[in-house]
Amino acid sequence: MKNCTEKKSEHLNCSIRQILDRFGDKWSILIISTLGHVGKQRFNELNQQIGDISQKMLTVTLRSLEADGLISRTLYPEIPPRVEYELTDLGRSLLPHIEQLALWAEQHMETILKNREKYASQKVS
Amino acid sequence: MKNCTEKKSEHLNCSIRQILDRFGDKWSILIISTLGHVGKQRFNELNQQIGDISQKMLTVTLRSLEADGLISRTLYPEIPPRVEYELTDLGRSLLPHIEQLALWAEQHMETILKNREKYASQKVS
DNA sequence: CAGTATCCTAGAAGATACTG
DNA sequence: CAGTATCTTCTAGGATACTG
Repeated sequence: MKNCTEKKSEHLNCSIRQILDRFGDKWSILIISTLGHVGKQRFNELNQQIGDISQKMLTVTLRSLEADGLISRTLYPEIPPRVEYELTDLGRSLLPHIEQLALWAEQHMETILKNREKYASQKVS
Repeated sequence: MKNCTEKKSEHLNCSIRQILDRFGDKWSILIISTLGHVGKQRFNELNQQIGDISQKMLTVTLRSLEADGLISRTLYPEIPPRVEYELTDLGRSLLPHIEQLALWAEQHMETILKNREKYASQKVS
């Protein structure tokens, strides 16, 4: 890993590396975005909402998001137990940027896929 | 993978999955951002600029970005050969959003790291 | 219900050597 | 210089079974 203090000019690169480190995994962004739309939600509700996440990864990702203060976890000590997850203010502050990226995807992903096909077919010839 | 056409309400989730699929790897975003700042750049220059990327991953990532039309590759058939990489308009259109995320990281990453420490120390007790 | 605890695997990424 | 071509490693993530 590059030493991020070496040059002023690398501050941006360094921030990007931090973003990738934190949110470059498979589920963090998706969970934040989901909680952003539906608001408060229980473990199994999230599980179903996302659909193709394993129980393990849901647990692991929720824990790490909680550890970083991006979501809050509230346990209601009933039987059976109820646990509700919710974005914190910090987590919510990330939402607009995620939505910007999603919007960019909506606008450009079709072009990208077409480019990709064209490139692949050129490779053949 | 979820079927992204099943519900209107899942369009956003779906776009986010596309973003993660395309840019969730280790180097794409970093290369785009680097080319965004320095402009046109040669293979070995990029290699040095980034510092800790392997030759293989630089090649692989540049190829996939080129295939998707996010960067352009210009070969000058000299000896020794010279190759220059540059963002396309499509690639450049992504820059502001990357910078927004980087800015968010600059503003909040310290808090996140502190939260993480606090959480870890609570775990011990 | 909301998780742990294990085991296991695919594939992303790295190291190294070679080349037009 | 700007790459291939192999081989290897590593770990994120998944599958499954169990539990307070």
